[in-house]
Amino acid sequence: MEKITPRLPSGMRDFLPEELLRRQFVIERVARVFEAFGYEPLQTPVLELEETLLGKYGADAEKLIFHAQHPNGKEKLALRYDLTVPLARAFALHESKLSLPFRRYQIAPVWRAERPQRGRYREFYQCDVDCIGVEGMEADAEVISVAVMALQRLGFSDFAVKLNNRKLLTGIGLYVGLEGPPLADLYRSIDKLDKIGVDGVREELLKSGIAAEPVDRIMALVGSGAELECGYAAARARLAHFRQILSDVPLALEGLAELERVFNYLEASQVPEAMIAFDPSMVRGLGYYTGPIFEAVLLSADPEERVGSLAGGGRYDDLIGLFRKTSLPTVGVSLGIERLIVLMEKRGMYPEPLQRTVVQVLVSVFNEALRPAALRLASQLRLAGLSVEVFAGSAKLGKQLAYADKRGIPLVALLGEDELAAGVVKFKRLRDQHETVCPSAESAQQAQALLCIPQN
RNA sequence: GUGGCCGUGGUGGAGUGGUACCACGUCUGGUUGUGGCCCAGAAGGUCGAGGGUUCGAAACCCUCCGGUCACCCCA
Repeated sequence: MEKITPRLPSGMRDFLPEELLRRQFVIERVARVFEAFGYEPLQTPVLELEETLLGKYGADAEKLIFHAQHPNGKEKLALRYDLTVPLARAFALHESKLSLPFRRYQIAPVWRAERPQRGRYREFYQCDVDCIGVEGMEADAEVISVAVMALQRLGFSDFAVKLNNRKLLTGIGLYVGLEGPPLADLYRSIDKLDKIGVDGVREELLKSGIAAEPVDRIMALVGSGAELECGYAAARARLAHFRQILSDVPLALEGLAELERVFNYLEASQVPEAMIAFDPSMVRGLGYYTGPIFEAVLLSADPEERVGSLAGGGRYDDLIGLFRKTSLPTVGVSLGIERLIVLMEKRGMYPEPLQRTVVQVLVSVFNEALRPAALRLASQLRLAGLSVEVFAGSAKLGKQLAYADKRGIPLVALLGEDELAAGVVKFKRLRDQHETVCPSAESAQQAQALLCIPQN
């Protein structure tokens, strides 16, 4: 048979053990934070019925959905595009078995047929935390707190969460006499503020057909502080300023009041004020947001670290209504887990004890006659909870040590004729060449001590 | 979807018209039960694919494929 050159589908990746161990470390750590706030794990199939996904993301996005058809399949299937629509579907389907508020997290791959780019893949992990069924702003503040703590637990401290409200943005549109479709252009242009600057946004708005006078009024509001000002006092002062200017626009006032409440809850939840800011120019792409929106950005001067937002989310009170007679208030946040991993990689943020392999002990085999003794030792160590590899094949001891070193296995058990005769095991810790001999009955304890694993 | 750049042994690179080189990695050895260093040696390449120009192409031209970056969009 002809050999096929091994290739990956475009935009997809293999994760080799060493990298996967680091990814799993990140995923497990954030999952623990989610659970600390009472969020439950949820898993849904990677395939959904087409009808579940179609019509939910807009025409442009819909073209990026992967379709997955079985040759004789009767069902039309597609790979999930995100975790939010499947959540809505799953919740509506299993409502009777769930209670409100329903808090869940899901860390799983999604698929998009986009052109791959740096840090952007066709198969990538999303990490979503959502709370269904709470109308009040305590839910918004809660998911923001979750995101902040997750980022902190991973070791990030130089970031800030920017908050805004879709109602406020729409209100600003009303304030200048815009409504309906032109609002989308307005959002898109404002969103580019930090990228193209005040003048750039002004230019785009004028180009999109908005008259000069309204554009000036928009810029006076949104462009007033292109600099990010963190802290609760600054946020409240700015909210008050907006309240004054937009006093005739009820929708804007509603949005401002919501934000005020979110800030109050965040402060009470001890979210550090250096990590919080009101940013009226922050938009977020997705159309389905209906209330507060938020985005965590890295405060780094390093252009190499400009990877977009670390996390983002908002309230989307209409989404569940897609699968249900009446909708339910819902708010969620998504950690940009792929970006976080890239950053942690770049910054070397993984804790030192994080190993390159799951193997903790390599049991060397001096010769075939001694293999049974090696196997016995290995099973004894495994019963104590250790991950143990017995050297396969035959090689000189030097080779076996070199192998352990290359693999990153921290400890080697040496069990030769002398040790066997004396009823002992010798351990060698590669990191510092430290060698100890102990009675074979105590070998598991000894290994754990050498690996610095606390006893029970 | 549009445009720029790139594609050389497992990996990263040098080589701009005369038939391929470096580093790392891999393997073997430096004899008896101890790795990371050092030394000696070895294996490994249809120079992304196909076509064209030329006496001769990894190099020049065309097409395709793949990668990458920017735009669009987005995590």
